[in-house]
Amino acid sequence: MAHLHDPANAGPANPDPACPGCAAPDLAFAPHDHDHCAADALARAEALVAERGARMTPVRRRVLEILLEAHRALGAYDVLNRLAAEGFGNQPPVAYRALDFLEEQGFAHRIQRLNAFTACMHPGEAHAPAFLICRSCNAVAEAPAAPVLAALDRAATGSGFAVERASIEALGLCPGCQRGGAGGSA
Amino acid sequence: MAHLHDPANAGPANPDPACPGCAAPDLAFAPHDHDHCAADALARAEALVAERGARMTPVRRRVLEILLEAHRALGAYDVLNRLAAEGFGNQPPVAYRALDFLEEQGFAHRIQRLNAFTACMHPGEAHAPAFLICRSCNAVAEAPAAPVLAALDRAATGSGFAVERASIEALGLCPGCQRGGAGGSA
DNA sequence: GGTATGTATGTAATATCATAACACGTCAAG
DNA sequence: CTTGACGTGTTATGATATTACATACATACC
Repeated sequence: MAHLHDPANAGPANPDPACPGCAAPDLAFAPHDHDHCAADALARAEALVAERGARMTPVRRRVLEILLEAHRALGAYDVLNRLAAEGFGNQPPVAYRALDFLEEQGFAHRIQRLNAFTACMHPGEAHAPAFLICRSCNAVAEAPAAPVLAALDRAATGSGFAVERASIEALGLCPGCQRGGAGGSA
Repeated sequence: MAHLHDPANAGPANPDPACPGCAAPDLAFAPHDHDHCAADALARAEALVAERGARMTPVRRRVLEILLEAHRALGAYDVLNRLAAEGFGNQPPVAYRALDFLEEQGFAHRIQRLNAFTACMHPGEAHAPAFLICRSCNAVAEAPAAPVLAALDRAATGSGFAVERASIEALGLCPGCQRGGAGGSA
């Protein structure tokens, strides 16, 4: 099954083997074949976990797959329901623990604004994501945040504040929703 | 009563009538007399509300005062408990409605990361706050975010994404906690 | 193999945060 | 003095998240 970034699944898949859509910011919202973005992210996660001496257990792997397949932000209970339907535990900690693990390892991110989680499209790389959240279709994209963080760090340093982690989340309209049901009707 | 920005109330009040501490980023975490920052913010809020044809009712005013006095982020239920203790309603909507109103008017901000609310120190001015949240003492300061937002907007525009609102929240250590119980013990 | 240890998972119970829906009160316009 | 808009009070419920404890599984060591 070819998942598309486009939330309405409108538009043909783009089976480009390099799949720039998943990583390149200017394509993050464009429809494209997403399967191997997911496969690739999963493979990299497996490798990193091994390298770090951590363990990619069935629940954790499955949660990561769920996030990767969804290709949008999922609530912990959404994840939990899918796990439960597949025979894993059906109590909140099962989902939260796996999600926490994935976040610690940098394989998933929490979107504060949505109380939701999303798979990281480039695990292992320097991690400083900014999220672009479409208020119309709820799609979420990662944008390069290095310059944003640099600016934030300058502002913070002015107060003597030492930034350790930052959440940068923008709410607005993705390209598709600007053209289509831009008013928020979609 | 002289509230200090310093969470431990350690250090003498600074009754400077201009109270730079409440607005100047390099003083946001410094101990200083906060009373008239609050009074000033409240007065400006009252003026703005009148100007806009909205109504600053007793509950709303009291909630704003509570936030201003606390000078830190308060959960909706913290606010609610105080309201209830003073004879206002004691059900969540009472607090949430007032908080929503204050946020719409730009008199308060929601800190996503903490599920909490904080009074705005400069209502009416251009609104693009970045928040610096101390993970040790939970103090929250607003930092100038214009450059940060500019950087974010550039990143977003690269994806064709139209930013409408942004939450920028940094977690780290405030100056006091870097010196003192910096490890997170405080 | 057997056992100890650390780590992961399963489960119950509960805490915390937030909203929907409806009733009542107040105030100003007509 | 009715009407309509708005704000508040209240009930009930929904959504999100954590604590605490029991069990299972994996690895290292003997």
